[in-house]
Amino acid sequence: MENFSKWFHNILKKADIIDSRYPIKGMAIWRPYGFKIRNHTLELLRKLLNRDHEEMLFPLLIPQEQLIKESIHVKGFEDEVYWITQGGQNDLNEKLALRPTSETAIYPMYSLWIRTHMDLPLKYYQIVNTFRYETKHTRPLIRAREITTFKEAHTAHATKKESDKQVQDFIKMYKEFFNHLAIPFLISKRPSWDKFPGADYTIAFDTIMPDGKTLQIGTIHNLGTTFSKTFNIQFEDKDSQHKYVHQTCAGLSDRVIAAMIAINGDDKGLKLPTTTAPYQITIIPIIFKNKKNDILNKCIEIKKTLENEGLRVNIDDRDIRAGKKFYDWELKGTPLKLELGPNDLEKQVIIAMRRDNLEKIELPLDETLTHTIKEYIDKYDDNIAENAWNFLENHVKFTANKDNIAQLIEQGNVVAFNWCGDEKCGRELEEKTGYNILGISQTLDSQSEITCIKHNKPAKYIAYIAKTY
RNA sequence: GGGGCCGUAGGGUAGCUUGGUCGAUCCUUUGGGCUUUGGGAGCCUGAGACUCCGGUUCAAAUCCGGGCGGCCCCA
Repeated sequence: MENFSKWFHNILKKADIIDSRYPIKGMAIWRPYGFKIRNHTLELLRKLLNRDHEEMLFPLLIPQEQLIKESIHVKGFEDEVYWITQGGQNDLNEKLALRPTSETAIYPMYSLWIRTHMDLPLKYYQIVNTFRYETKHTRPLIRAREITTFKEAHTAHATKKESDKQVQDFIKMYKEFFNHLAIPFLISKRPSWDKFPGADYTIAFDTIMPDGKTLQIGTIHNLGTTFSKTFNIQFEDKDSQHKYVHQTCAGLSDRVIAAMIAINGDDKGLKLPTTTAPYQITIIPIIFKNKKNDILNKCIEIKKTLENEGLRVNIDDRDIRAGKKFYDWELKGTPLKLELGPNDLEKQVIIAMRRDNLEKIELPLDETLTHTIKEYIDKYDDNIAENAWNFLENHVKFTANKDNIAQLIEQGNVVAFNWCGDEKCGRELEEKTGYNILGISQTLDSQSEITCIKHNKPAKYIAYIAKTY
């Protein structure tokens, strides 16, 4: 993967995931194969969220007055908002925004829905598209003007303590989610100047892309009472006092899929985890004229057996040479290929090949097959996840010397360093180096005598700095 | 915000400097046919492009101006 940017653009197209030739900048099409990957990803996400959240759906449009009500928040988005100003030939009385995110759409309704402490905690989410007029270089899935897949959860709680707990719960859930997708991650608390506009604090998940740049793949915000005060979301507590709710929100986007594809890809194409692969197993019949029906029938029989065990299986019976099919499914990232030809049928075996190691292995065609195959794809999942984590861990380098930062980052690493946590210090560090502080990963022992990388003040944290997307 | 580069079939390209040989090259893609099928087969026969508008000229893919679109670098 010499040039990641090129590779990524290419794979999206060649594997039939995204077609970015739609004639509006920053807006692209999910093709059926990609759409299946997306659906499986969402299926998993919904499964995890539905444990203690409920799904809902808000309108796409937000009235101007409502959008600009929370001033800190709107400042973060005002340059990126698409506006609808006309209906047919008529100018609208009030401009309508295409949601860049939905806090200002949702919270006025929360203020109607939440009356008493009995209504809390309230945990809803939606999965929608959002629009941001990006002025930087757009890239499919990574920086788009239409984010087609935006999961936003919005919770409300009686106390700060509960909202902090909710943030921790989201962290746990995200970890589980990313583990299922074979995406390794770094968790950090964003610096004060880079938190979500209007939030008390932001916890972010970043991953390291093959080119060494980090990609933010998930965020969790504790909103405190900023929005509840702006939108007047109050509840009557047990003591009959009216109090503002403490809120959190948490977002995931198309970038999750970008990361899954990029991190688990290689020069041959995709290596999808079995959680999201449209087909977990692809059967390739080796068809000779005289044996055609025997072979196809056996393939169909195997497919049915495996499907009964809940596996997603397809047969590639196109009338082309087998070699072409192997390349195609390696490109598209099917975890396990099964190959069945006349010789195998005679020997009562089938040839299996994992996408990660590309070794061909003969498996007996008997009642043990399903079990063996399940073991195989479990090993495959473990292996791609392990490789992904190794890559990430090998690309986080600690340094105590600020002069090393640039070199380490240019070599494709994220740099961990001791930091005092001071905003002025952090911003100077960013300006001087040209890189971004992702955030704080760890708090140091207050007794320690470690000093900040930049000056002699005591260090309070270990933080990350990196080149970011 | 500042600077640079580039627009030729679905994708990647040659041609542009020095206008005519372009009825536009090659690879890939793709329809039909034969033959094949255990790692991208072969043969036959089709399909498919000069970003748009204007100018210069006997003649423009090629030169000039503008629009639109894309890419890269820096802030």
